[in-house]
Amino acid sequence: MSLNDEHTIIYSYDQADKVLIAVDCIIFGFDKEDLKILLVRRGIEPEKGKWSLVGGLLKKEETLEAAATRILDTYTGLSGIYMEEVATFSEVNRDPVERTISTAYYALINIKEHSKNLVKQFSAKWFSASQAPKLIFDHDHMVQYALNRLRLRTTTEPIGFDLLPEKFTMRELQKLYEAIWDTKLDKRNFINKINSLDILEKLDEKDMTTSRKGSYLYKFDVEKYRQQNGKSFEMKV
Amino acid sequence: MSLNDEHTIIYSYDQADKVLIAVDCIIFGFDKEDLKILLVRRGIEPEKGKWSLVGGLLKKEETLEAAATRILDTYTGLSGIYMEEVATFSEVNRDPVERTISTAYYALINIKEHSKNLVKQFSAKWFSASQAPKLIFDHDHMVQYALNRLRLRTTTEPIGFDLLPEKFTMRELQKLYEAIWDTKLDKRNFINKINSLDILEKLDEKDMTTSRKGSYLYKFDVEKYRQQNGKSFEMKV
DNA sequence: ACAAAAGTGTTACGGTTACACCCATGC
DNA sequence: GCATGGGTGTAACCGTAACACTTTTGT
Repeated sequence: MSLNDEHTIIYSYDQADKVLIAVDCIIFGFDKEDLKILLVRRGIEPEKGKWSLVGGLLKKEETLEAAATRILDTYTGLSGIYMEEVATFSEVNRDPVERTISTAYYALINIKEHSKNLVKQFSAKWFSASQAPKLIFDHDHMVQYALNRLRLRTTTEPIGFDLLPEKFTMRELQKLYEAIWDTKLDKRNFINKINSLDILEKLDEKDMTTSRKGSYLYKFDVEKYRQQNGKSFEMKV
Repeated sequence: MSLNDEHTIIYSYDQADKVLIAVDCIIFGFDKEDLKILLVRRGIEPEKGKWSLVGGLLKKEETLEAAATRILDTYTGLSGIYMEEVATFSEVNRDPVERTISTAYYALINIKEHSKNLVKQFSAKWFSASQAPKLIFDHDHMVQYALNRLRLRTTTEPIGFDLLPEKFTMRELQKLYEAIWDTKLDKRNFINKINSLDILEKLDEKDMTTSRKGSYLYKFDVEKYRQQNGKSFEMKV
C-alpha cells in the first residue's frame, strides 16, 4: 500500500464506522457550604438503578450544545444557564451496549431555582461533589474533568455567580469559592479582592437569616463587569 | 407525553442517530521566529485542493486519541509526541457530505524532525499560524481554539520544549514564548524567570550559528522538573 | 450582658517589571 | 577595530498574605 492509498483511505467516507453520540451533563449547584452535583438513577439496563450523570443521545439534526441544552431543560426545567464543554470520552467499551462516544458538558445552576418536580420524576438527587456515590461507566472520570475545568475557569471568568441566587452575601460568595477550590480564604483579603474588581452592586438590603446583625446583600453587575474590559477578571487560588 | 416517557426516549438506543466521527489535528511547529501549523491540500471532493487540517475518520475499534495518534504518525512519521484534545465540533452542516462530528487535537512537534518525504507525499506545507490561508469547513475555528488552548497550557505546563530541538538556546526559548503568546518579553527577566524554575540543564556546548560569540545550549531536564513537585511551573504572559 | 456572625485597614513580603552596559568573536 | 548578538544585576513597584478588634442585635 502506497502512502497515497493510505491518504485516500483516511478520508474515505464509505468505509467509515458510524457510532452513537451521547451527551452527559455535570450539573453543579451550591448549597451553603458544599458544591453539589445532580445525579439520577439510570432507568434502563444495563446498570439500571445505578447512579449516573444526566445525559442523552445526540439527535441527527442538533449540535452537541443543543443536545446539552435540551437535556438540562428536561432535567431541571431551566434554560439560559451557563454551560461549557469539558471533553469527549471515547474508550471503545465505555458503554457496554454499543460503541458510544460521549461529550461531557458542565453546567452551573442556582440550586434553588430548578424544578423540584422534575427532580422527583427522574429520581434525581443532589450529592456533594466530594461525596458522590460511584457512578456508571466513565462518569466519575467526567466529574473529575469537569471539576478541574470549573476550577480553572472560575479563576479567569466571573461565572461563580451562576451558582448563587441573584442576591447573595459576601460570606456566601466566599464560601462558594472555598468550595470550588477546596481551600480556606481570608475574609478580609477576599472582600478587598472582590471590591477591587468593582463588579458587584451593594444593595441596601440585608440577609437576616444567618446572623443577628444581618449581612448586606450584593448583586453581580454585568454592566460594571463589561466596562472593565481593560483589567481582566482574575482570582487566584 | 409524560415526563417518564421523555426519560425513556432520551435513553433509547434504538431510535438514536449514528454519525461519522472525524479527528482533525492542529500540528504546531516552531521555526526561528514563527509558530507554524502543518496544512494539507484536501484530496477529495468537495473542496478538493483546498487547504485543510490533517485529519481522518475514527475507526470503530479505536479511541479518539488513538485516531489522532494514527493520523499524526501518518502525516509526520512521528510518534510519542505531545497531544491534547481541544474541543469537539458538531455544527449540523459543518461537513457538506454527511453529518460528521469532529474532535480537534493539537500536537507539538519539533519541526526539524518530521519526515520531509511524507510532507511531500501529502502536498503538506507549513504556514505561520498567523498567516495561514483560509481553511475548509470549520478548520479556521479549530485553529483558533487550539491556539487559545496552547497559550493557556504553556502558562502552567512546560510543554514549549516539545516544539524545540533537544538542545536549544535561551534566545530560542524566549522567541518561542514570544511567538506563542504574541508578545515581547524582556531578555533579562525571561532568563531570570527560567533559571528560577530550575528545570534546565546548561550544556558546555555553544550554538555558533547565530552570532560570533555563540550562545550556550540548554536541555530540558525532566528529572529536575519532576523534583519540583512543590512549586508548580508557572509562566505569565 | 453575652453570644454569634459581620464588618473593617495596615504592614510585611515576594514576585514582577524596568532598565543599560560589558563580553566574546568573526570579519 | 568594529559590528553583532550574548550575557549579566539591581532597585522600584505592586499585588498578595498575614493579622485582631469592634459592631450589631436577638436572646
